[in-house]
Amino acid sequence: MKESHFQEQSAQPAAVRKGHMVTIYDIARAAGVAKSTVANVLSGKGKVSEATRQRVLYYARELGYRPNLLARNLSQHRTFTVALILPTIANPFYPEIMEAIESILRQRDYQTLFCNTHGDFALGRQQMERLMSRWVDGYIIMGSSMDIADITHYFRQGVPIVLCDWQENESPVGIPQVTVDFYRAGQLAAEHLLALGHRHIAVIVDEPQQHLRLEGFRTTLLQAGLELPPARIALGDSSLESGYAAARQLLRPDQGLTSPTAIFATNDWMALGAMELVLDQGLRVPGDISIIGLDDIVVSAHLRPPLTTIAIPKTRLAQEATELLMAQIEKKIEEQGSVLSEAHEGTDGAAQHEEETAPLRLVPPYLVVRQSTAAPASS
Amino acid sequence: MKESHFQEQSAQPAAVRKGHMVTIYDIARAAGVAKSTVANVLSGKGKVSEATRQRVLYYARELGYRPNLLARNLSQHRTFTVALILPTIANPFYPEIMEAIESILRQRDYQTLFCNTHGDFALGRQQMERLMSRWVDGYIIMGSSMDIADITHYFRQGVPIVLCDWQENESPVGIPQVTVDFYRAGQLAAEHLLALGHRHIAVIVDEPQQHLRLEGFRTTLLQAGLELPPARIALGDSSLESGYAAARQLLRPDQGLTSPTAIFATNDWMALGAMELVLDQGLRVPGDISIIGLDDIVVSAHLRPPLTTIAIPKTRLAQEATELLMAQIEKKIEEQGSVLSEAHEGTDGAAQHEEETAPLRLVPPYLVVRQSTAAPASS
DNA sequence: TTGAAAGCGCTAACAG
DNA sequence: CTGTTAGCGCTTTCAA
Repeated sequence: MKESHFQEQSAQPAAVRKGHMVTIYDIARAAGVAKSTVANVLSGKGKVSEATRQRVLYYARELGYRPNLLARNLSQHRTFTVALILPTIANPFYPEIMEAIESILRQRDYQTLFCNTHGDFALGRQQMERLMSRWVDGYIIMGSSMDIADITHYFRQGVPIVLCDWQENESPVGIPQVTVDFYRAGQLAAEHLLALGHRHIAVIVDEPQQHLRLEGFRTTLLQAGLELPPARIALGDSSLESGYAAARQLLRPDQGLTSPTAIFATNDWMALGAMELVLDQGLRVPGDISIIGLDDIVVSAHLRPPLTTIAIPKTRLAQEATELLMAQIEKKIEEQGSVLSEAHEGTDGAAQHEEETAPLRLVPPYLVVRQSTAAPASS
Repeated sequence: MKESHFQEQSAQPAAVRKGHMVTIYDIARAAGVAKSTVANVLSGKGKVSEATRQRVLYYARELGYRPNLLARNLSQHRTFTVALILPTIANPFYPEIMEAIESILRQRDYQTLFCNTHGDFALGRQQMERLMSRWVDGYIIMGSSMDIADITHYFRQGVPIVLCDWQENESPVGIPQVTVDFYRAGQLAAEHLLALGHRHIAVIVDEPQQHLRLEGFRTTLLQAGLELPPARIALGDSSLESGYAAARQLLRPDQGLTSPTAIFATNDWMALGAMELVLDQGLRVPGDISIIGLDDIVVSAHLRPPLTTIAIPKTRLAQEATELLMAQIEKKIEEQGSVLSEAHEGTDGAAQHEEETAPLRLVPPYLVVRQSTAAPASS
């Protein structure tokens, strides 16, 4: 009896309420069925007769129904959202990786929420807290955007987290991670310069974050019988400006060292800065000084001269990171299911994770030779 | 009586449930008060005695309470999230503006949700649909990331939207907008080149999106008695690569025109491409050809030669856009309040907006002279 | 196959 | 000042 009543009214109220949200309840009323039936139709879950199914679908379209994700997420404890936390966006490397991760995530029907911590740990924690409150399903944390202590804290609580392109000095305890074989990257850079015949080599590095790159580089030089004296190491903070400043320092004829004939900057952004300084000094690249970077950001290929660099396969990085994260999210969802029935207490659900050795995927870097490196001028 | 009962238990259950979410109800139980009292304390709204206040706060901290924004948002119809929709992230201009907008929004306690449509209108609509599902309070839509028809559709429904740096050809109907005075930008570029003495000028433009820039440029040349023949206009799609290709086309000695001595690219990214081509051809910048861009992206200043360009005040753009959006959001919130009591039907709540002339903020561009432009070689 | 009802966690009147 | 009572819109048993 009620059905007919509502049926009659259906067309009217719909039009009137236009502009405000249409809920499944509205559809239910219009179609003369129960809320849950509508839900079933919409989710394709429970069994519904084709007739009512069509009717519900009809009214849904008719009324301009749009599901309310907040409500859905609230009741499902799941948001299909992943946060990507990065230290900065000023270094083009990050936008590039953002793009890669975002599109992969989108294919999996996940929203990506970008967070820029500006390298500020306090801000990072603050943002993280906020995200936690929003029930983001998982986190991909990059570079040195957050304090590893904070990250570990969250991970211990069972929050799905993947470290991506993590800086090599801090050893994350049991947190899944995908990163580049930075030691190898350092080796590649050194090998390239050595092969060209360079003997006076300097490096610009963001210590201690990029220690491995430096070590790979230094070790390779050593094996070739070359020391890397402190005066040949300049510190940067990964920014272009710092690369510029560091290069100036390297070229200042201090402590009687001959000027270097080649510079390895541990990221392209600093390499650009270094190159700028060298050119500003009236020197030529690679004529007087060779420069090699690391990252292979897009602009590097379009500079004058185009930058030789150790490339990081960004898409690969993005894929692996997503995979690792998805695995954790799925696992957590499952566990939640069982927690409802069995009442495990004492051990946090996450504790078991920690025991297992966390997956670590190492992506191999590779050399891209362009025109910023060449054999040193015969002195 | 109940109070004491719960008080006793409080410590235990808290510990046991650790790892799972703590709700205000848990706090209420622990502190022996009602849910709403806890809510009052936490929100600082209603009056609560200092004693209970402290007690509640104590247990909140003790239990590791973290508010559930999903729940809060659901009941408040508000997410404190703004979506920033942009066409691409490959052109560094966008990351730069992202950064600006994100930090302004953060100061206002809003989260920014970035959406990259990759210049694909279908994808744009799809993403928008998803966001509309009650994710965000408002939208800042950039460049030509979406179909203006779609945008208008949403705006008519009362969705707070601001167009930012909108491409000048399409005239948005009554949608608040903040953009750059692109016509003026074109003028500035032309004036600069004319002042340097150039007479053979070409332009690379992303038509029809950047028509105003072209018009400002063309008009100024005309006033100086210079035509801009079709052969001197090359089309690009705003990408660096297209700038490269367009420049090649301009330099090809077609239809008997002398080679241009200056090129205006309507954005820096294309200008970089153009510069690359020119250099690749063995020509010199600005020796043989001057190049001027538009945007003033960060890298432009670090190129060889550094790029002369018409700068867009990005922070200003970001501020104005945010302001305009906030105004709409606030207004909408108010309206929602009143809609509850008075039952306006017939007119959509948004209809009234449309009648008013939509605010339009025009930000002035300015010339930044660097080394990619100079007087033409005397021929 | 369909419907009723109980949440999800928080907010917001409105009573005591 | 504090507690009760309804929601927000959707999901999910569990009956009918």
